[in-house]
Amino acid sequence: MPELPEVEIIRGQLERELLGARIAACEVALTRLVTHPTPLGYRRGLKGRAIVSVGRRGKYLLFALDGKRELVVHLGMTGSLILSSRGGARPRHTHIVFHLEDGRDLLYVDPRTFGETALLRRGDRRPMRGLDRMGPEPLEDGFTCECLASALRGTCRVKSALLDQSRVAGIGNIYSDEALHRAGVSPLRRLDTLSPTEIERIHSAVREVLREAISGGGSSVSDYVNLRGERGAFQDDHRVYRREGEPCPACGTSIRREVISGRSSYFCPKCQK
DNA sequence: ATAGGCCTGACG
DNA sequence: CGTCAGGCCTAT
Repeated sequence: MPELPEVEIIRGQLERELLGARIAACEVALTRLVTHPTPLGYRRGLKGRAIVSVGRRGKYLLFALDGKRELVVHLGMTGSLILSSRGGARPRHTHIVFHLEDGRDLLYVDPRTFGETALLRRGDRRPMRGLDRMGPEPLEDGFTCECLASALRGTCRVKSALLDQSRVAGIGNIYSDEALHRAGVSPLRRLDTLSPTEIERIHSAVREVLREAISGGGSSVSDYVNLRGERGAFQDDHRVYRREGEPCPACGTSIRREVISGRSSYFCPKCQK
């Protein structure tokens, strides 16, 4: 569900609300979602730990805890984190509850249960392979055009490459389509046919659309809500995503849908070559 | 590179 | 009923 912008919004809210808070206890109703260590070790390891910082890597949330531990949360397709007061309503599909010492609860809610959470020793991310192999952060200052060019080596379709978290972190199905439309590049293009100019355009487009999405509160296509349970507004600014048959906002041509790497892809056949 | 699987829910 | 869904892993 959430891609980089949505996770970044939640991260900022978590940081503002939870810095210094201490976890009193943790309830795990669906143990499948805890992938490291064992669910028991997870609960025991979290008990009494204070939150020192809240970070993000790609689509992963990273809570640095005292005692040299790191709590990692990936929201999968439909996961959300909701902050509620003690005894507040438990939404349907609440699978994990982090009870804080100040009486608030942090709820992990996830209907499709594609998410994952783990408790790691700080500095050792090997138990989470996706996190361990994460590509560069596209919004960092160091993410230059040359960085993107080297991430886009090979021969696969550019859309598949942008979805590959080991090439670039945090981009999913929505923002890959939106970025490629802004860049005027077809999602079907092979990497080895992209000119330096096109790579520059993709570079700017990716950073631009991710920043705008964060400002717009993220995309709530179906499930996404922030820490306070509020929906985003950026779905209204999508130019192609899930707009098959609608006119391209740039040229009026009908938006086309095609399946690439098993994912629906939306693009303008005229603007995107 | 592609299909299938993991799950539940919304919609036609 | 079938189709589709913001992610990611595995097996072919």
